[in-house]
Amino acid sequence: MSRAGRSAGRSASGSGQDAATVDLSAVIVAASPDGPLVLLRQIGGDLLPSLPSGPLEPRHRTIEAGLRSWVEELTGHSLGYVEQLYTFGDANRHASARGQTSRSLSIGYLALVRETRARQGDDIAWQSWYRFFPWEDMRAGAPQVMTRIREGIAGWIAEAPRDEREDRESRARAAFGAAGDRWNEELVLERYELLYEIGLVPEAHRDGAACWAPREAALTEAESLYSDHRRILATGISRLRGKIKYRPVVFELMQPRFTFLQLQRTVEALAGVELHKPNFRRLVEHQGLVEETGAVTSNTGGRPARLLRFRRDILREHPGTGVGLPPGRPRKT
Amino acid sequence: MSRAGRSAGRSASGSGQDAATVDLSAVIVAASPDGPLVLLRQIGGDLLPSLPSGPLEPRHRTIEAGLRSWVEELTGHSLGYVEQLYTFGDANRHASARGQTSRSLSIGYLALVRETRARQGDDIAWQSWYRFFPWEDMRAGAPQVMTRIREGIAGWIAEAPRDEREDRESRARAAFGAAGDRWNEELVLERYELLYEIGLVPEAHRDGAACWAPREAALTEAESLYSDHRRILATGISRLRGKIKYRPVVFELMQPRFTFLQLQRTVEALAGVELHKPNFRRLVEHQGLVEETGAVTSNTGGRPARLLRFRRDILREHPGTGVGLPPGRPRKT
DNA sequence: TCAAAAGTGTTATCCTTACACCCATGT
DNA sequence: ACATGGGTGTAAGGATAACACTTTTGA
Repeated sequence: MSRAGRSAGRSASGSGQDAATVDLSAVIVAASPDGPLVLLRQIGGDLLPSLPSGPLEPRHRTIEAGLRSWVEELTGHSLGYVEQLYTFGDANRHASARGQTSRSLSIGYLALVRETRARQGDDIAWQSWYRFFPWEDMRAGAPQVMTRIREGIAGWIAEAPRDEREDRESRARAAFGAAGDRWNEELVLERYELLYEIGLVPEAHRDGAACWAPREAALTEAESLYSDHRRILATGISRLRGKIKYRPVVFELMQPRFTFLQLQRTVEALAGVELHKPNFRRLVEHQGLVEETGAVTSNTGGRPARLLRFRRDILREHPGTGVGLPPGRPRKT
Repeated sequence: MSRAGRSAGRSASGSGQDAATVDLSAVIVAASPDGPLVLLRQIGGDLLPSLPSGPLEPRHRTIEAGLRSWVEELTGHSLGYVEQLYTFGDANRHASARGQTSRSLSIGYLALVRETRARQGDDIAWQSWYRFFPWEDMRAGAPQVMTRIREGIAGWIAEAPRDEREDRESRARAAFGAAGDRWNEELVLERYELLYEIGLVPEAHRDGAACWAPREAALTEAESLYSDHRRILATGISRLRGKIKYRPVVFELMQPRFTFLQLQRTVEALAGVELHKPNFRRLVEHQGLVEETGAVTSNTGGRPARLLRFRRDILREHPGTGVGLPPGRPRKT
């Protein structure tokens, strides 16, 4: 093989590229006193709720610009932080898509917004994401649904063929944690995929996947979403939960001025775990992420609290400690 | 707006979805004693080297399966670890794509392989990735090219309009580090994008971007790649450098048995920094990632070393410490 | 014998996690 | 007065990052 097949493009087989249908899906997140919110369309009615989706129009210079454009039109206010999540394109994304020659792709984005007021109604509303992932909210300890999940998992392990048993055990332990383990709030996608595989989630049956649990065993405590949107949402939550640990993205969800406890409650809502107040305070102080405004607020229910603001000038770096690489070799100069 | 415009799809504007040309691009990485390698096509000749790209065929159930299929056909051996990187689709991806109605997208993947022998020739070869990013190799201290880069950056800052000056300064400091700062090896993409924006990289001029430096000022010490492939490669390197810190992916590049120093050299090659031997050793030991095989090797140039193997059973979790969230509130039971 | 790499010991420092405790306000 | 949240002190244990040093081979 010489240079043939290169001129037309960069395709390995020389067979050219395929046309595909592409849209954008957005996990748009806001924080409220009550919990983490995500924007969904078509609440109520006989169809399942779906993430806002829009077309990928060639007139925008970047994909992200296209996303911002239609989301801002849809919600009526501008997006803050935006990041690409993942491109979803399994052939069974859409039950109806099988047999098509052209694949249907969806580029998922995560967006954080401060406002939650605009454009309610219009077929669109904010929902707590824990409606769709009740097992991800461990703030008040393990929720009800967890016992049903653990039962399901136990059955799936018990009825495993001999040689798959250990594998299933360790996968379950990795995702949901064993007795003494600390809950790892980042593994949202892993947990969802395990439940999907076991068949505890209705999408698995909808997609016609072969799974252990019968359709009736699917968890009723959790609501489903259109197509693979629950998977996309899980990806978004995972990414956000990971990111708040090493980048100051929470502040994209906060009002301009806030108290330590408000900040803590927001982080807790996103992470789905409760935190230790004094240590949270010191961690944030220590990182130099906030500064005092001088003002205080008495809407606290207790002693008045100082109002803080995010130090925007910190965005320069904050490398995030990133475990794993030991110190560099000291270089004699 | 009621439920209209929903039946046909999930498009916000109801205008339907756009067809786009989609292909897959792969950053295929291997490690050698000499450094980190990436697989490139069309070395030599008058065209720039490019990452292997292939079509997205509808017959594969997942995008990843499609990728594996053509890469394995191309290289003649199977891929180990594979992960999706990013979907690239700026309108100026392809200089020739402007004015088209259909956008050209590329879904970038990172793949790690152990073998480097198969299918050399055939228009395809392994290259050290530092040919394209010489400034990313800090193993022997700051390389030559760094002084040219710092000069360029200094000029760009000096000639900034009053109100942009501080911004430019802090962006440069974030990407390349100030005097006393530790080099942050993860910021490969940020550094590339800064160089692109300044115009120190020929792609910027090829794409017709408006930038500070003239075309002749572009760095000659670094080689360019076809289209936006240097950006895709930068994304891959960034991702890999981040990942080795909290997931045991290095072992996907190692032979089945290896010594501590071989492992260290591989990590160093990827991260582009030198590490402190005794501490690296203890870190790896401490994490329980490896076990002794009992064998030793004398191909060391010094005292024989014990041969290790990766403990595959560790893949269960290793949460990765993830800095940032203080401990959970102790829950009284 | 010496260079080169393998390996061990030890220490100061910082960060993490947990405990206990006091302060200021509204009802 | 007491509940609620705001805010401080401190100490044990572990991880990090640096230092110095011994051991075992081949040339």
